[in-house]
Amino acid sequence: MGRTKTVKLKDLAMDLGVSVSTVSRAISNSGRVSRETRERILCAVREANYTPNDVARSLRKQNAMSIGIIVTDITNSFFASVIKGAQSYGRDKGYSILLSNSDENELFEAEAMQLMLEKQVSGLILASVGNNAGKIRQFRSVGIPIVFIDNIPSSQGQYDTVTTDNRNAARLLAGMMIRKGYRNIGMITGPLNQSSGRQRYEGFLAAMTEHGLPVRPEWVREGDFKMESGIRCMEDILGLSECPRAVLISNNYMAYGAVRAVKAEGKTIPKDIAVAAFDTDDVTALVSPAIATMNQAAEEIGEKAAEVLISRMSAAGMKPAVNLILEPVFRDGDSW
Amino acid sequence: MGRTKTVKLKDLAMDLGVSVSTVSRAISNSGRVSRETRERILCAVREANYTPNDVARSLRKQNAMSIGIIVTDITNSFFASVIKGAQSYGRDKGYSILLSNSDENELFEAEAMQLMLEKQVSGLILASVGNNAGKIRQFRSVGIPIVFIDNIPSSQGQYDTVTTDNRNAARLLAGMMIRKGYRNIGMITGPLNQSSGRQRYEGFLAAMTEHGLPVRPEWVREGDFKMESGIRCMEDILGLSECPRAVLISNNYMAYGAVRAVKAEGKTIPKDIAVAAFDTDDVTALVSPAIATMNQAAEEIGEKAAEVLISRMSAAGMKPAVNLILEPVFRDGDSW
DNA sequence: TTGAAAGCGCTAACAT
DNA sequence: ATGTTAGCGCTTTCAA
Repeated sequence: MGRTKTVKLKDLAMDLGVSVSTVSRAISNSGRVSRETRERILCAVREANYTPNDVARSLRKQNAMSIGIIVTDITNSFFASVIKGAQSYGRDKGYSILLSNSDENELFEAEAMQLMLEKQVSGLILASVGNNAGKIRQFRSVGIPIVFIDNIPSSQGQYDTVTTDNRNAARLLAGMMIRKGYRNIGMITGPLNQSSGRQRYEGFLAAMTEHGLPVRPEWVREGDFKMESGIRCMEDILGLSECPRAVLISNNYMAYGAVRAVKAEGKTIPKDIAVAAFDTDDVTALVSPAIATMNQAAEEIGEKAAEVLISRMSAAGMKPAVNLILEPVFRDGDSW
Repeated sequence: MGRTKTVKLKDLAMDLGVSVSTVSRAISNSGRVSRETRERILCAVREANYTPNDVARSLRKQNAMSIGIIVTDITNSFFASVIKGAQSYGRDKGYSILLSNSDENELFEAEAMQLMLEKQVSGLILASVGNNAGKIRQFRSVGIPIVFIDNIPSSQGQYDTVTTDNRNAARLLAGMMIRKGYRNIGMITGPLNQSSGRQRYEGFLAAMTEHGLPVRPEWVREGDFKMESGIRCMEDILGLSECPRAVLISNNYMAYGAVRAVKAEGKTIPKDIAVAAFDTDDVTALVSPAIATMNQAAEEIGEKAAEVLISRMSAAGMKPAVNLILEPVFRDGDSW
């Protein structure tokens, strides 16, 4: 299947007996072209099924009009929704989406960033697994803006970010748990070197402190946001001689794992142990027990990230970093 | 944040006192370059943090090394997995992914295809909502291959496809239902003008016929693959004076809706009515009841689609169309 | 209002 | 083994 010859500006120009630049102007609707010739040109364009070569245009204009998105796992419904939001906003503004999955792998992430650089993306939306300061600097040095989501770099205020107020979300959720009467509360945290993991842990601590409740170290386990670690952490907790009555769980996958571990022990939620979690958004509405959850506004995060990115790209001077913080959406359940 | 000057081939060449072509050859490791100068060049490349401009390269080589993917809804875990598979295979082969969401909208799909054309993608993986024969022809005429997944065009054998054997999957699933003792069986089908919807319906018919069971038209409802239609169809069925004892449901969202409708009526699955479905793959393992399901091998479909695409792109002559058919994966449940 | 021509950054003949 | 040069298809000064 050899590439057939495609019609280009030059062909149209020759056919019509005008110059390429005139055809170009007519098509892009810029510069002055007489009504008459414009119509003649546009007609020929349609007739010939002319398709502009956007890579040539990108090269010439030094702008590929594309947004790179790197997430750790597109299969995670949170990220899928983020992408959906970004794609939808970007499309309206004429941007296309270059997608990469890092598989939670720092090397893959660095490679993906390199790819984005080479493809000359106009901007990048990055859910980083961390430790790519070098590549991040490289983006800055060539002037390609990055908007961070989910896990954000530690040097706050330096970067554009669109996130949930994780600390407060956790504080609220733990507060609700306490107000329900639970006193002996544990937590399965995410990695404490990732912002979302750490902030949710801090929110939990804040709520406990505010209510004068002690935090028992053996009731706090650090997971890695994956299902397996949720299972393991919950098993550890259930194996203690003295168990917490309720556990806060830092993300969806760990929550599923933890709930399964509880069931596997023959215990019941919330009778034996109560749980609440983050992002256990349930499209099926059939997960049982329905897990009380603070859901991030995923699609909105995607939209806003694209919006911040695009406005950053068209920003003339040095604007201060934008740190957008979206409200989580609480959804009650019968898991507590 | 103005674009800073980036270093290009010419800069490197001047710094090193060699020609651009030599630098190019050294970098792409093609053509002869003396060991010595190559090392000097590669060293300078590293030092200067040189990043090749891939859009220039794409223009020159007339190949963007990118795969377009258009799906109807990236938020559907089936498509998310397809994308993951395609991305992962493509990355290994040096291809990047240009993603578009059509939102099950024919117009958006056509626009996305136009975008892919303009971006000069090397090939396209398409989960079509249908009726874009014109655009499909346009791809063919410029020689950009398409691999169809999920919903495939009616003119069989004409196109490369990677699909599940939907007809047989449905036949098997219905057969299992029958063997469990159910006789009065209904179905909530997908759109019958989409291949996956139609084929699953045909498989159901085949199984019923093979076992000498009648198909009662009022027990068969055509949905649109969305949750709402699952609810509505199941409500209709439950409202009949005589209900089926079991219902086959053509996809995941409709199944969730249908199960919710059953519950809303105060009825129990499978005691009052049994169900089995497609693609109700459950990462949480907490959906209750666990729905017996034929899951498509989504990630593999993505990988294979990318593989077929890439081999098609490098195929010299006219190879016959590839129609890859993958086996579904049955997962039992307690919904029947 | 239109055309001629330069050039975006790179690769690949072709020449040396 | 290296350099020269001609484009890839487009946009955009600049001139007419």
